[in-house]
Amino acid sequence: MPVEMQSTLEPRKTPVQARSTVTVEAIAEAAIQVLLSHGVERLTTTRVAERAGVSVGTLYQYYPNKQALLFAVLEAHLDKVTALLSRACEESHGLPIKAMVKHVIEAFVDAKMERTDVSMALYKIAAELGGVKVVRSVGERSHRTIEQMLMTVPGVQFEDVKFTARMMMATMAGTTRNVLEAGATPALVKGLRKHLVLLCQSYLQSCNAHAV
Amino acid sequence: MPVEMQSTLEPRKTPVQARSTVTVEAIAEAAIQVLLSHGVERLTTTRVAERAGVSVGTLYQYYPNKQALLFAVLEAHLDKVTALLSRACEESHGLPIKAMVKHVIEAFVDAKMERTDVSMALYKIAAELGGVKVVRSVGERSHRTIEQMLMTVPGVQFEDVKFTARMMMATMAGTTRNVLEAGATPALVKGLRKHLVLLCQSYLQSCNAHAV
DNA sequence: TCCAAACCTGAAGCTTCCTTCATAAACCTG
DNA sequence: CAGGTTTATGAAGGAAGCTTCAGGTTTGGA
Repeated sequence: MPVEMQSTLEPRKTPVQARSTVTVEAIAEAAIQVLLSHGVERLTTTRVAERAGVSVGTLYQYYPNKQALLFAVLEAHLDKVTALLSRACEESHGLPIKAMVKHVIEAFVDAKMERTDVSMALYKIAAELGGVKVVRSVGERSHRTIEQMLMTVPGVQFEDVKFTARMMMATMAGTTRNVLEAGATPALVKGLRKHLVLLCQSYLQSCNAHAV
Repeated sequence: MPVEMQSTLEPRKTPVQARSTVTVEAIAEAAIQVLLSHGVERLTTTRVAERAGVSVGTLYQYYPNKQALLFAVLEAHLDKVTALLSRACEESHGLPIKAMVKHVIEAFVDAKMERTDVSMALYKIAAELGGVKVVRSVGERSHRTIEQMLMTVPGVQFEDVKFTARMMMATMAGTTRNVLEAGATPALVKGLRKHLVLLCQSYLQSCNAHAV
């Protein structure tokens, strides 16, 4: 039987004054830093608060519990990446397939690489209790977006758009993750940007039911 | 500063009699079950022992600490998958590229899907303290294996074998993971098997420096 | 200036968990 | 079956973490 979620994940109180807004952001940022320097297992609310320069009590004023804090951080990042991906999809509506793929892939890689530290830290949260659920729900939105985009390609008819979109997403996410976990050196990132485009272009080409 | 490993991860005692061999295996299996039903965060040594039908003390007789237990389980699985992958690579030495890819990919997918529960449970461990390290070191072995295999393809010359091998591996791992986390239904697995082959075939083809 | 609301503090309660060890049972060999 | 070895037990020590709350400080408007 899967574990049940914490009862409340909603923020306990929303910032009103400017200082508390700063505090809330500092806490979220601190969570990422602690995640990176100590690992999930040793991420404690006290340590996060300390790193953020506030007391534990303050943390609990805005996040009902530890899990809610982690989820909030995860969700913020996923939302951001998803938004950038969606925008790239819209922008490439009607483009020929090769250009479309290039545009979307590069947008994705850039979004993920903008803050490599955050991306890496979040893989750890995602593996936690229920984290998979969050990832999956955001993933589904992106999935639909890509699927729709693929359907607008002029002169191309895919055999199974749904699955093709899934493979493309999984490939993007998987290879990017691999590079991130290998250290995300500039050389690697550059290689990823180029090869991932090539990879998806050739895949989509060969999935096209219409002749070559 | 990254977290340091536990001092000892080596087994404290190796089974001599038959009953203890059974016990050790039961404990490892129980760890997987608990991981799946309760999540990493709620995996406790007591719970694992209970599930295995032994007392905590027994667990500590063979595993020096909790982390060692988790690592042992992770490593066993990775070794198994790696071995199967290597074998597939050797078997396809000299084959034309399309056949080679098909053989290797299918071996990998089958290895991962043989026990979907284990594969899924281990993603959680891998995210833990140092787990990334274990995965990376095993991954490097596979990387070299695949790289060498790619170099034996008759009539094909890759521009950057090293990176190409990396992309291929990351894609295999990434898409397989995606399907696993989506529930690994027979339909999905079937689709993965087919599309992943197609994906890698077309990618490798387009990486080939020798014309089409 | 004054006050209510917003914000912050951090010691302490409570729970959970890891790990040990003294003791007991099971096994095996001669 | 006797003695030594291997294996199993589980209560309890001790450490660590999550969360609360009673009381203090700061802010911003009237």
